[in-house]
Amino acid sequence: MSARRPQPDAYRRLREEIVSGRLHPNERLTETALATRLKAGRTAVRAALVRLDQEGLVVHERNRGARVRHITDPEALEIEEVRSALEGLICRRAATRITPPQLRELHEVLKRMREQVAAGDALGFSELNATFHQAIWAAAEHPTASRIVGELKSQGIRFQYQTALRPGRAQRSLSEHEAIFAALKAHDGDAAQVAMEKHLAQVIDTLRWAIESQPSRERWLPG
Amino acid sequence: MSARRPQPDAYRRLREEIVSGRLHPNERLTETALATRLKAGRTAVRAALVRLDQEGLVVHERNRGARVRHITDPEALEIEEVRSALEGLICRRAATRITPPQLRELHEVLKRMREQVAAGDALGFSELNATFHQAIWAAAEHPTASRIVGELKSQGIRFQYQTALRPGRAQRSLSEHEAIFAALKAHDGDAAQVAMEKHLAQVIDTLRWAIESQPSRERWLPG
DNA sequence: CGTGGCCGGATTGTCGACACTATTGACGAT
DNA sequence: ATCGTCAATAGTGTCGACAATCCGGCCACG
Repeated sequence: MSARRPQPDAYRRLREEIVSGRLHPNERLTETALATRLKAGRTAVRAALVRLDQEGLVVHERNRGARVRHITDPEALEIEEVRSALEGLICRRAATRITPPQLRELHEVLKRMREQVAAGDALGFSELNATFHQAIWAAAEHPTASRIVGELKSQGIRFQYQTALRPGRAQRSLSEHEAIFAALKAHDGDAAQVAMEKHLAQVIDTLRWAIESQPSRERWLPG
Repeated sequence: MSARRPQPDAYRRLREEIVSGRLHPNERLTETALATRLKAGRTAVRAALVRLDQEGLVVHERNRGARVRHITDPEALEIEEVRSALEGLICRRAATRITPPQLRELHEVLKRMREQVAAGDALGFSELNATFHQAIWAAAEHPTASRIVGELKSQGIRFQYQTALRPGRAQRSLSEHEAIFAALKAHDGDAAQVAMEKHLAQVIDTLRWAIESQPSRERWLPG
C-alpha cells in the first residue's frame, strides 16, 4: 500500500527527456542505465523504447541497442510540410465548430502574444504560439489529426527555436495568427485553412533559411 | 544452428492478420495463445503488441490484455480526411519529381484498371487502385508522409471494400485517376494536388454513403 | 429473488538469470 | 608501423518462474 509507483510511465519520462532535448540526438540509450536512473525495471524501459521507436523518436538496431533519433535537416522540412497539411485540415474543421468561449480564449492568447512581441521576448512568444495552435486542435475535435500532429511536433521540436530567432519573425507571425483568428471567428472554413497554410508556409521558409544560413555542425555525438 | 527463425517478426505476422481481417475488431489477443500460434516466445508477442498499440491497430488495457482495435464509423471518416490531406501533399510533390519510367508504370496500371472496369471486376480494380497510389508515393520521395499514410491505410482497410461496392463507383474512380495521371504527366503540382483531393473527397462521400445506408451491425464481439 | 462477498481459474506484469552478439583493446606476425 | 587475431567486456535478446490482477461462478445472507 505504500506510495510507490515508479512504473506507470518510464515511457512518458523518457519521452519528455528526449523531446526537451536533455538527451541529445544520437545519444546512446542503454537499458540498464535508464532503468537505474528512472528507477524502473529493465522490462519497463524496454517497452518504452519499443514504443518510442515506433513513434520515431528513437532508433533501435538489433543487438546494438537504442539511440535518440537524429532528425536531419531535410527530414525536418518534410515534417513541417506534413504538419502544414494537417493543421490546415484541422483549422478548417475548427472554423465550423469553434465555440464562443474557445474564441475568447484564442483572443486572450493573441493579446498576450502582442505583449510579448512588444517586449521582444521571442521565447515567451514561442510558447504562446504553441498554446494558440493547441487551442485550435481542441476546437477542431479531430483526434486522429491531432494525435499525428502532436507526434510530428515532438519530432521537429529541436528545430523550433531556430525559426523563432529570426529577426522580425515574431512580428510577422503575429499578424498571420491574427488572420487565422479572424477566419475562425467568421466561421469561414476555406479562409481558415488558407490562413493556416500560409502561416506554416512562412514557418517552413524561415526554417529553410535557418538551415541554409547555418553551415556546419554536421553530427551530434554523445557527450 | 538449425534453420529456425521464428522471432524476426511476430510483429509483422500479427499485423498482417489484423489488417487482413482474419482477426476481428474487438477480438481478444491473449499473449500465450498468440505465442503458441505464431511459434514465438511470449516476450516477442508482448513487444509486438506494444508496437501495434502505439500504431493504433490494437488497444491495450492494463492488466486486461490487448484487443484488436475497433475503428468506429466516424473515426474511419476522420482517417480518410487525414489521408486525403496527406495524399494531396504527396501528389503535388510527385508531380515535380516523377520520372518517365514511373509515368509509364502509372500508365500501365491505368490501362489495366480500364480492363477491370470493363470486366466488372470490382475487387481487382480495388487492388490496382492501391498499386496506383503506391506508385505515386514512390515517385514523391516523401518518406514521412508515406509512412503516415501507410499506417492510416491499414487502420481504415476494413471499410475499403464497402466503398468499392457502390454501383458505378469504379467507372467514376477511373476517370478521377486519369485526371491525376494527366496532372502528373504535365508536372503540374497544383493540378495534381487538386485532382487527388477531389478524388479522395469522392471516396469520402462514398464511404459516408455506405455507412449511412447500412443500418445496424453495431458491435463486433469476439466469435 | 436480488445483493454482495469470496474463492478458483485464467492472464497479465515484473523480475532475475543466462545465452548471444557486438565492440574494444591487447598482442603478435608481417 | 599496420594489420589481423583473439580474448575480455558490455549490453542486448529471450526464457521461465512467480506475483498481481481480473473475471467468472458460487454461496451466504438479507
